[in-house]
Amino acid sequence: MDAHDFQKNSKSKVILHIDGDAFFVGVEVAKNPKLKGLPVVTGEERGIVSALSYEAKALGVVRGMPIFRVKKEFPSTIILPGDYKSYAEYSGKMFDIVSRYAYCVEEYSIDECFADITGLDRTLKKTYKEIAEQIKKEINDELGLSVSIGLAPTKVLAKVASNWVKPNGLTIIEKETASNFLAKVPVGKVWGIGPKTAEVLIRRGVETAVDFCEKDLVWVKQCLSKPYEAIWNELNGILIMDVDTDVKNTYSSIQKTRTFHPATNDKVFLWSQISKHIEDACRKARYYELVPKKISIFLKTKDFKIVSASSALSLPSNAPEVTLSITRNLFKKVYSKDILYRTAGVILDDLTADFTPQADLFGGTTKSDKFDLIHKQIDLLEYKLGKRIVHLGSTQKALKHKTSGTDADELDRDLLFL
DNA sequence: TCTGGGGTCCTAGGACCC
DNA sequence: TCTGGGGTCCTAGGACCC
Repeated sequence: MDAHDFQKNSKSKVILHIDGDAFFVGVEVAKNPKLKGLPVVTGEERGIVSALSYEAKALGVVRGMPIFRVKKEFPSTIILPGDYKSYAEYSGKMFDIVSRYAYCVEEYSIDECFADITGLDRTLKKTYKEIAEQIKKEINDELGLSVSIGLAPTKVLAKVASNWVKPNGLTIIEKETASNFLAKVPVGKVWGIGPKTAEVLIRRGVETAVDFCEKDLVWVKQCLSKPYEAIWNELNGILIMDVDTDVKNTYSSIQKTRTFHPATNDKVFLWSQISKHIEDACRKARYYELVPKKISIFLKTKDFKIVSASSALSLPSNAPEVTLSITRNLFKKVYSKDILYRTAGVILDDLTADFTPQADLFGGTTKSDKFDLIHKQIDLLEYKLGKRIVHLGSTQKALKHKTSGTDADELDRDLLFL
């Protein structure tokens, strides 16, 4: 690398990170301003708190708290069901506002985005801080949403920055002054460093983000796995993680999971759960026109141990009938009658585009082709009449209500014997 | 407070092949 | 016949994120 390259590469970028403050609740308040200033939570339909207003937090409500406890212990709290359509709508509008300024925006999650705004100061003849303030103001004025913004030379530092002051914060971290901030950040609070790794680091005397920065790269490589090298670099102001503007419109895996209480070793019940999950996951895969090359199932024991088994599919398919015998074998591998389980789940993995031919119903040559085509018909039927008009016999036990109507019963029987 | 559901990426070890 | 080393695929599990 010559001097010119070095100069080019060492030129600092400016990364902006925007984080919605209590986003779901923020949207609820925007929709209904009467809620402003009140303790509000969402997640009623799930039975646990998914988002909470700062007023609810001040009362003592926490994320993940069961709704019945909120009702009992904090009766003044307003409890709302999630309205994901609105959240997605507001999310889109928020990203649109950011895109007025930055052409390089990464929609990281429903309430967060990164943007590379390097050079925008010259183009707009404003400081980066003024640009961030303006974005914040527009999101505030136009959507009624409060956000916290971080500005820094890397994504990891921008995350630290947006977290620094919340809600409604705007924090700038420059390479030269980063250590002032990082000295006050516990290492486990850094984006990408979770409780397990934090424990390892603390045991080795690394307690803050700045302690971590001060270790050399050789040490990091020796003690930790690959992703942590990137985090180390980013904390030191060296940009490794690019702002990724690709819009996500597909999946590499689809999973369906359900926890039940009490934990159980009821084989028939557990298998019916798996069977239902396979059907639901396959339905979603068909919706996105994907087929899995691999199927995994897992059970979580009463004490949170996960046992799993997986199998590569010689013939990828998103028809549950085709994969059910493989799934049954996986279940037999994983299940033990002496253990109580609290969760059952299914993962369709290594998803690729579905190239099932659009032949007529009886044109297919292989058995799986026929199932694929039958499912196209069933999906259409279910779209018209509602979900799970037709399902596998093994799923029956997992459903609370029996399907009704003679037509549906007819199909049900047919499928049972296929 | 005993902890939901849906994702992504990484690694270690064994099997198998050349 | 015995031996070594490397590449690649598969499976199980771990860790992290929102």
